[in-house]
Amino acid sequence: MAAATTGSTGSARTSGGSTRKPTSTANASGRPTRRLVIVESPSKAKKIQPYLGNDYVVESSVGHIRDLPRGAADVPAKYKGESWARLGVDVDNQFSPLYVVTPEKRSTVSELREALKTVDELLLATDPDREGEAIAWHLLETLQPKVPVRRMVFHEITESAIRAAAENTRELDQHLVDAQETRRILDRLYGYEVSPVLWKKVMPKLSAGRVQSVATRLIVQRERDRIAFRSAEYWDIAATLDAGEKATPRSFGARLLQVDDKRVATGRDFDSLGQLKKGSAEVVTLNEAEARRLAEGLQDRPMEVASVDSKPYTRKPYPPFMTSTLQQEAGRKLRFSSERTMRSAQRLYENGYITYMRTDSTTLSATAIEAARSQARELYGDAYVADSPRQYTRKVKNAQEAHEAIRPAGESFRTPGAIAREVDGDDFRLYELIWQRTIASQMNDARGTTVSIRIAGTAGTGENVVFGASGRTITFPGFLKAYVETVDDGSADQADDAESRLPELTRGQGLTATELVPDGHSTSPPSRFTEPALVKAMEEMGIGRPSTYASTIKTILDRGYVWKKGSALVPSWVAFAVVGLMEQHFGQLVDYDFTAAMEDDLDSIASGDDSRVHWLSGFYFGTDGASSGSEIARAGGLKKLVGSNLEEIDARTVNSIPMFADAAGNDVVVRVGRYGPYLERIVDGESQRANLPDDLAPDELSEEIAEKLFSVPQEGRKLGTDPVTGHEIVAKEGRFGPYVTELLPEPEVPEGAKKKPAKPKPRTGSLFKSMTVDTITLEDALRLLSLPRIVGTDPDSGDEITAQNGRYGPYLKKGTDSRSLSGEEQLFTVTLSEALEIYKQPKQRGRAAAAPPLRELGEDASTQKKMVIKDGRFGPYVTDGETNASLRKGDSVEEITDERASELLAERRAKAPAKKTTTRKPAASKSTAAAKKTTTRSTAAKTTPTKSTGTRTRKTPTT
DNA sequence: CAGTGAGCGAGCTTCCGCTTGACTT
Repeated sequence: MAAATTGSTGSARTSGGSTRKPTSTANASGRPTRRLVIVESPSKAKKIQPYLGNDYVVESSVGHIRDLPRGAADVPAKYKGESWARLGVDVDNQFSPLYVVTPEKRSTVSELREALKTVDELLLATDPDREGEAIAWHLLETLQPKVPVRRMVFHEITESAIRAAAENTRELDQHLVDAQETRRILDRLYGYEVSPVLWKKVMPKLSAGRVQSVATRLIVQRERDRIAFRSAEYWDIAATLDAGEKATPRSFGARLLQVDDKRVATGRDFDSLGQLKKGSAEVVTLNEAEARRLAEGLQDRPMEVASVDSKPYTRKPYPPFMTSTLQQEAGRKLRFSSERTMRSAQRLYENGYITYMRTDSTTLSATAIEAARSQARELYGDAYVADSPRQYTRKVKNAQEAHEAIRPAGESFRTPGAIAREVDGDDFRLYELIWQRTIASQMNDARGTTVSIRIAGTAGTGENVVFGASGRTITFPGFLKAYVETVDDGSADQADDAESRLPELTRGQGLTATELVPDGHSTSPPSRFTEPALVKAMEEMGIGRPSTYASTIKTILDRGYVWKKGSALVPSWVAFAVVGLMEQHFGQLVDYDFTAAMEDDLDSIASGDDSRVHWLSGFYFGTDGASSGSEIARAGGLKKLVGSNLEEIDARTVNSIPMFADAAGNDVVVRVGRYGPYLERIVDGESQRANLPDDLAPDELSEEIAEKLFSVPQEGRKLGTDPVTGHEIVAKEGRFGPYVTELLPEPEVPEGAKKKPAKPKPRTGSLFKSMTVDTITLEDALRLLSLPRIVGTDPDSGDEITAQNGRYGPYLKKGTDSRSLSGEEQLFTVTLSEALEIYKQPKQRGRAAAAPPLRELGEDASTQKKMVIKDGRFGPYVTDGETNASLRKGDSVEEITDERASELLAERRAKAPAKKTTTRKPAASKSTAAAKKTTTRSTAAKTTPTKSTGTRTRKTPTT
């Protein structure tokens, strides 16, 4: 049984299990039974309504209506204090999820509630898959219908299918709902527990997730392969052979295949690192000299046809589109990004041109098959149409198949020409692609012949050689007439409709080589992922869903894990750091088979063989004994990995990506710093650093480029030369913001000196707030470098007073006594007497206290203290003099009410660490703080049973 | 990645899947 919902008053679990069959009999009031049908998509609702007639009201949920809270702002006040509020899942209490109606769905929900009032029965007709079942359950929980409820399922949107579905309803499948909920909670735990690890160890705002982390890993791994790649050279010989004047074509090309019974290496004999594969002992690799010598030796030698092998060639049409193949082909043929493809497809769908665009099925309905066949017949003739209808059942990993393939809508298809007036641009081109592919899928195989010829000869130097040539002729193009798939590298001669013709030859026939050209090749690195290629890889691995391929790509782009160079996806250095961390410390979570294993486990939950709580317990808390559970469960569970194991993760190591050793043998390392990636190496115990340019792809970082970067002094804008010292002055961005500094000439090493003289430190100075690196003048820079300025001497103490710029802005310094200055210009203008005047004032105790409140409020509800709004370093906050609480998103200084202010203060008080209670072990290291916090919180939750139980009790049996 | 002296209010970031408008310039 699925989770009882937190946040809703315990619902009748049986409401979905009404066994009453819908009838068409009249109800008590004498009118016919009215039914509300809820589907997921508004356009689907519109389409179905006329099929069902006036006794039905068809509405849509517009996808999911509830979800776990995204963050603190979504958590209802009632649960705010709970230890698990951040996760939205009470892990200590049977993993009870807290569901909230998604803010933008509130109006949808109230509309559905209204509609429900007018009917006698509810039919939940969400998609027939795991997510659809869950949406149906959420609708049930949220709407709390008083009328009977049934689950309606259909796989095809035709009148007969819809009517049949309305007559043959079933109960909600709680096991399937459980499987979905398990998936949802797993993803939440993974994402919300692992991401904070990245914030602590790498950079804030990064993210990890079951899908995005594996996608990122794929891209990083490919780049690593490219970095490790060493191009290898191999040679062969390209021959042009003459078959005699009667032959057509008379001459043709052939390539050297064998030398003395050993196969000549081709590209396929090299691995992804560019080196000859192991086990290729039987292969001979020719170098240039050998190839030249052999070509010469073959000059004017007789050749003869050793074999002619002719085979029939047939090629079946490609299956109709599903989301992933549509994105791939639109990417290759139209150069659309995944997002662009989906945006266009959405428009076509909404306007009734195509069927649903988020699908993992290649199935066509019977009417669609008929439409495609009749249109193919019309356009190309009977011979081109397949003898019998073709159904494509190629199973995609983890496919849910809730929808049809993507095809032109309707019972007869409109040709691209027919819609050209209504649709243009991207939409037209995409429709054309879909239309062609659909038509082609019902056409006949392409047929032809492939011929493979071997030609033997002996070189003057004694080697026996074999040349090979192959040809393909297409005698009947079949479906190729309508649609040819584009190959990844864009080469036309690899395409399915490519032809190459050979003359008719017979065994033993003599040939002469008119040309023998030694031909050099070099292996090239595996190419980077493009968007379509990544989508294909994800689909093959079963990670991500049709509705998320495009958004996953967007996510990894947004996080800065990946950037686009043309159409190639290039990983950032941050991605290297994050993937490295994940592989090292969360290996099970980024395993390429993790999702596949999860899907199997979800299947056993869906079938009732496993339970949600049992599975999640293993995942989160680990399992004893190695006999059962997932990899992560055996490793002790996620909680341990993000908790006590955290201190094992060394941030410095994680953020260091070793590259290579330079000529002197020093290791060159890329470091991912707070302010971007930079190179570092240690030379003679001294650290050398260099910024990495943003547009340098990791695989382009060669030793040569590294040396160049090291040799360039830290870039910065050159402002000119200091007339006094002759030093060049530059402005650049630094750790503490923009600053100016001088470039000192290399100190001369005196003859015979044992040690290098100590490097003199260059002068530096932070820019004023009014200045920028791009606009600062040499004059300003020299003024900044002149700081600190000696203002004068305190006549009382004899101490020197200086004016300088610091971390908190401009200030005066006299020994250890300091005073802030009000403006940066004052650094140059303040006089000794003004300075002494300032020193007469007592030291300001905190700027916040000195600043007047932004607004005054009434008394706090609980403490009866006066509340005021103040502006602080972190923005406006409310204080009652004791407790301070920042205003949240949505609160404004002008509009906040006393009630809201009190609420914020109360929340803050509740969160404040208990001051007098425990005196725990001091000096908790930064990395263990999180783990500790969790412990404290869960204890608190247990000691206040009234809060953590109540409406949230669940009946799920524990396994 | 430059290096200089206070004391003070943090809160938020993040996942995967299902669906489309409603916003602003």
